[in-house]
Amino acid sequence: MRRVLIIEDEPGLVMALTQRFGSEGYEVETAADGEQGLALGLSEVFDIIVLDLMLPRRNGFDVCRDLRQQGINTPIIMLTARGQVVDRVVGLKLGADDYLTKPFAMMELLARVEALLRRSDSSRAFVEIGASSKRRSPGVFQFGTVRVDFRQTLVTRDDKAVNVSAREFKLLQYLIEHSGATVSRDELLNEVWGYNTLTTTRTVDVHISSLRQKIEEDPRHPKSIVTIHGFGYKFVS
Amino acid sequence: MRRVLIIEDEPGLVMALTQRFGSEGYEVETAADGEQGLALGLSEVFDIIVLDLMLPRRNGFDVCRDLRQQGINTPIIMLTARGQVVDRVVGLKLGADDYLTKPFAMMELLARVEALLRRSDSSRAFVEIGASSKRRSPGVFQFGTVRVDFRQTLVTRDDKAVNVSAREFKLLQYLIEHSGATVSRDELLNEVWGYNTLTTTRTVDVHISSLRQKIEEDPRHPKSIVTIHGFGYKFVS
DNA sequence: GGAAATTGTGACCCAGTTGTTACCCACAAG
DNA sequence: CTTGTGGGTAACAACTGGGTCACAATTTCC
Repeated sequence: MRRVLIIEDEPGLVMALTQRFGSEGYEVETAADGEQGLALGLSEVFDIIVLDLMLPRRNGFDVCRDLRQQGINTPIIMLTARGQVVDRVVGLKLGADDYLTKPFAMMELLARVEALLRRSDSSRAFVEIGASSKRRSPGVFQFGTVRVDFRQTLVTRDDKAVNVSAREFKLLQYLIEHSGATVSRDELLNEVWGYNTLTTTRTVDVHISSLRQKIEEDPRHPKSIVTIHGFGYKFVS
Repeated sequence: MRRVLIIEDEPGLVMALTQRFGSEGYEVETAADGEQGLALGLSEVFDIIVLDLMLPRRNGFDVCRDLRQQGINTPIIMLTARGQVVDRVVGLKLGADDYLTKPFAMMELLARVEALLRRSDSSRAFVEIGASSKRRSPGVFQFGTVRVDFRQTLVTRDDKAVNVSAREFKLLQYLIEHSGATVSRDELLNEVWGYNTLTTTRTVDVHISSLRQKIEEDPRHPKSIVTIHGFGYKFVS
C-alpha cells in the first residue's frame, strides 16, 4: 500500500486531503508543523510527501532541503498559497518535484501524485522483469466524432481542433473519467474547481453549457453531457 | 457500537435525530449549545459529529475550528439554515466534512453519515489483512423487468429508460432500501421529503401513484409497491 | 502595458417538477 | 348492503431547477 505524508497546518485541508487519499487507498500520516513533519519524514518511509510552504515552527523550504540533505529522495509536492510569487525554480532547486498553488482541485493533486509515482516507479523498475504491470490510461478518449487527447490537452471534432479553455477541459476530463456516473455540482466544484472555492454552483451550469456548444451535435439536446434534473450531470459515451 | 454526538438547540430536531440514529443502532449523546457540545466533543470519543451552525453560547464555526485545533478529527457534518449559502466554503475550510441545509431528509443525512464513516474506516483500514472488507451497496437493484441503478440515477424497464423525477427516484430508493417493511406516509414524509415539511400526506399518494404508472406492469393492481390499507406502503421484490 | 481570452456572477426565461384540491372508487366494519 | 374512512389519480397552480446571455473581473499573452 502506498504511504503518503501530509505536512500541512490548515485543519480543513488536512481533513480533506486525508479523506481523499484514504479513499484512493493510501495510508496517510499527517504533521501539523514543519518540525514534526521533518521528524516523521526522517523516521519513516513514504512513497510521496505533500508539503505546505507556509508552516509554523519551520517552513516548507527548510523541511524540503533538510530532507534531501539527509538523503531522503521521496517525491515531494509543494503547496504554495496564491500570491506567493515563489517561483518554480526555488522550489525545484531545493529538491521538490512538483508544486501546486492553493486552492487547487483535488483532481489536479491526485493526477500529479500519480505522475510522480509513475516516474519513481519506472526509475526503479529496472529490477522488474518485463514491462510494468500498471495499465496507464489510454490517453485518448473518443466518443462520436469527438476525440479528447489528455496527453496533448487537445480536443478535436471531425478531425478539426476545438478551442476549449482550461476549465472546460478539466471539467470534460472529470466527466469522462466518471463516465456513466451521476456527478453533483458540489462534487464538480470540489474536484474541478478547488477544495474551498467561493464559486457558486451556477457557475458549473455555465461551463457545462459552453462545453455543450463546442462538443455536442445539437447543444439543445445534448447526447453526451446529460442533465439529471435534481441531481447533477452525467457523461454517456 | 457507533457513537454520534448531536450538537443542536432546536428540541424537536434533537428528538427526531436521537430517535433516528437510535433506531439505526447508534449510541447518541446530545448537547444543546456550543459550549456544552465542545466540552463533550473534547472529553469523549465519537465516530461522527452532527453540528448545527446557529447555536447559543458558541456558534458551530467556532466549535468546529476548536475541535480541529485540539486534534479531534472525527468526521463532522454541519447543519445550516436555508439561505446561508456561503457556509459551504467556510464550513469546509474550518474542517467540516460535509454539510446539509435545513430542512433535510433524514435519508439524506443518514446516507452522508454512512459515506463519511466508510471513508474514515477505509483510511484506517490498512491494519486489516487482505482486501478491505468494504461492503459497498451493489449500486444496482433489479425486480421483475425493472432495474434501478443508483450510481447512474437511472431506472429502466425492459431495458428502456424510464423518466423518473428526483423525488420519485428518492422515494423509490427509500422503499427499496426498506424492502418488505411497511412504511407509513409520515415516515416517508420525514425520510424522503424533510423532517418538518408542511407537506400533507396526500402528496405521498400522488407520487406513489405516478411511480406505479412508470414501473408497475399493471398500475391498477400493483405488485411491487403495495398498499397496506390503514398503514402505508410496502415494497416487495 | 494593453489586448484578448478566460472565468465568475446575476438576470431572465422556460420547462419540468411538485404540492394541492377535488372527485371518485375501494375497503372494512357493522 | 350500507356507511364512513382511506386511497387513487386527474387537473391545475405554484414553484424550483436549469440554460443561456450579457457584463464585470480577472488572468494570460503579446
